[in-house]
Amino acid sequence: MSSSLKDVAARAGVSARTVSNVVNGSARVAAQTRQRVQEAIDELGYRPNLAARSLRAGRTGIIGLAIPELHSPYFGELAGLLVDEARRRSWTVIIEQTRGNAEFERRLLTGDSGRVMDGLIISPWALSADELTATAHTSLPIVLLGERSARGKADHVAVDSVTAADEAVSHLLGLGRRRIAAIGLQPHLRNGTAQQRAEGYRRALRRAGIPPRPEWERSVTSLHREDGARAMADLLDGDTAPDAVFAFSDELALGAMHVAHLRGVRIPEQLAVVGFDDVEDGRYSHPALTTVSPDKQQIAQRALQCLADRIYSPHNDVPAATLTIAHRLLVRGSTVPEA
Amino acid sequence: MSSSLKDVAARAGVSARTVSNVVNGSARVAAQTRQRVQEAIDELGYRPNLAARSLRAGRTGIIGLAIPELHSPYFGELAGLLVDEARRRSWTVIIEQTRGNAEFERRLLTGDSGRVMDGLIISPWALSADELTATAHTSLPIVLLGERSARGKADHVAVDSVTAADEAVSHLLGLGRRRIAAIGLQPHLRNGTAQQRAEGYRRALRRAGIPPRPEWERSVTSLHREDGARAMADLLDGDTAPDAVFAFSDELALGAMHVAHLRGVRIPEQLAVVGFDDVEDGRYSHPALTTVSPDKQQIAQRALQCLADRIYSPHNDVPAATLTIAHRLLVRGSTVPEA
DNA sequence: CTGAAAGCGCTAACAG
DNA sequence: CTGTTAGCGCTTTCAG
Repeated sequence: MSSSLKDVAARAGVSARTVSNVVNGSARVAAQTRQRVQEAIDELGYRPNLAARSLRAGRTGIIGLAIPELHSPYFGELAGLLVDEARRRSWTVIIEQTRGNAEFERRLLTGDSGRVMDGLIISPWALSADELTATAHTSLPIVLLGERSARGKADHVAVDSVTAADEAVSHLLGLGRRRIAAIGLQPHLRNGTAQQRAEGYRRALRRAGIPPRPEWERSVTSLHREDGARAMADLLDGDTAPDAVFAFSDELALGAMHVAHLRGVRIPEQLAVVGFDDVEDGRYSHPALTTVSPDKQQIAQRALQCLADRIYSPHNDVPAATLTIAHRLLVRGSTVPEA
Repeated sequence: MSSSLKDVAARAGVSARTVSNVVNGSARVAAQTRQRVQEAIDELGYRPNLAARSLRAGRTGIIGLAIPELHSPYFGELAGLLVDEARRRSWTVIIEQTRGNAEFERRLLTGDSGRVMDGLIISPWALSADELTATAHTSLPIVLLGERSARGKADHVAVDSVTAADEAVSHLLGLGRRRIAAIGLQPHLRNGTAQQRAEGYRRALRRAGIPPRPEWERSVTSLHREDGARAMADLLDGDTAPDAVFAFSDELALGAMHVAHLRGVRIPEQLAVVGFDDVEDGRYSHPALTTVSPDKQQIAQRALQCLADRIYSPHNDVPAATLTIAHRLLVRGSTVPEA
């Protein structure tokens, strides 16, 4: 068995209170006493028991991070930044992979996990923000990622996907492309992201006097390369081949480029490709991928700031905030030939 | 405030004991009582407090997963599988990103984190397995990933990197390549992985009667695409250009291919490339990457099995095991032209 | 089958 | 500056 605070107290010949003070540096302790206690701690290899501390304090120092999958480059990068940022604030992070399971997402919010988490950062997939917050365990501070919703008790941190998509498509239009396809619609999901990007896509087309065509809007079941590849193959098999593609994620775009390569379609000459997310793969693909780059560092910082505000507010009475994260279009070889 | 077991007991008109029994299904409870208690639970929205439970049980149901970075495709995929597998065993996972920091790695092992974790799965980076286990807090069950060491109190789960590297290089030799470079040595680290792959590389060369040449062994500081790109550029600037490259990770290989493309080097005709890890990017790169594929699913399952054995063994007296994970060479377009 | 009560390790209010 | 002690919410031994 490992030693407890009491053991240390006994060994140092002081009371538990004093040991606690030394450990937490909470009150002034006589230098001599402090040293004696410290020695006892070292000799016994004493480590405070977090469960006991949490039980008293009502806080665990642990926050949850729920994302669809760790695997994907976008969520991987984001999770990495969030964990670093959490560490900076002395929080430990529990990872929950929802795998796009609606029931699981819902259960996380209702606090079935046994109040281990002081707060939760969740990137919804199957459910809409409203559905999520409706079932939310009221006392659990929540921050929603990549989702925008009007009302709600939770904070929202996201880029303006409509505007960003519009910019991406406008870039293609500016290059003289007219037959612009979209890959990545997800009509079966309610998380809103795909809808918003589709909306921005159509808005840009309409502004240029081009009516959106349903056969150029391709749905996918997930956002992996495989899905992008399949959609691209379908498009190339169609009556009129597109001269540009706007993919709702870099992974989809990379899958699409893969198929284009295999079919001998030259990028960007015959087909210009734009992605979304700015993951590392896109910087090293061939050609490098033009993409919408959300400020991921900012997402991580803001999300944790929101959570901190909520956790440390006495009665969880902080009004719900909606933070829009900066983004910019990075033009690379997949739309404009490299020098 | 949220309700406690006591509140439920009061409301249902029974004792705390009975409520506890209902919640855990531990003892037989009269159907009628059970129902009354269940109603009280639902009405109050009662959730057991994990901190209190842990304090009693001495277990938290949380395990730690420490990896250098979440960001990278290999560790991202592995982490995803490990989290899924942990969930299957009703464990929650805390993620620690060591970022290759030796001090941090050491601190994790000494249990400074406050005994939140019932066990730890760690993929060492800066430290060797022996250094790690030497400082280990004896009572914390530990499983080491991607590392092999003779002695030690912890379990090891890893592929046989020497053999795998040998096979990869032998594949290149079989294709008639003779000027085979290696990218990915890490003389400043002690985690052993790079050394083993270098050893396998040299062994294969020697067997073919080719003396290893130091100028064809390239060191890197990290395993990212950027490092692979830099090393490849250096190699191409050298006196004799290699006709093949064995990279110690897929990321390094992808970075190397990127540079080769930019310089107009044709793959695989002029330069054959083999990676290690079998990450998804390599399946969609252009050309697709030949690579050593470790059975990641197996790594995840075995690692958690080991941890479970150790955690549930009464006195942590399970002898340290070394499990070798299956791997196979996947031949793709980066070494053999696609049909 | 259920109640009463001790105690896990720690913090903090109260006393000295 | 330090000791004593109640109690966080739960499980579990001992009675009944």
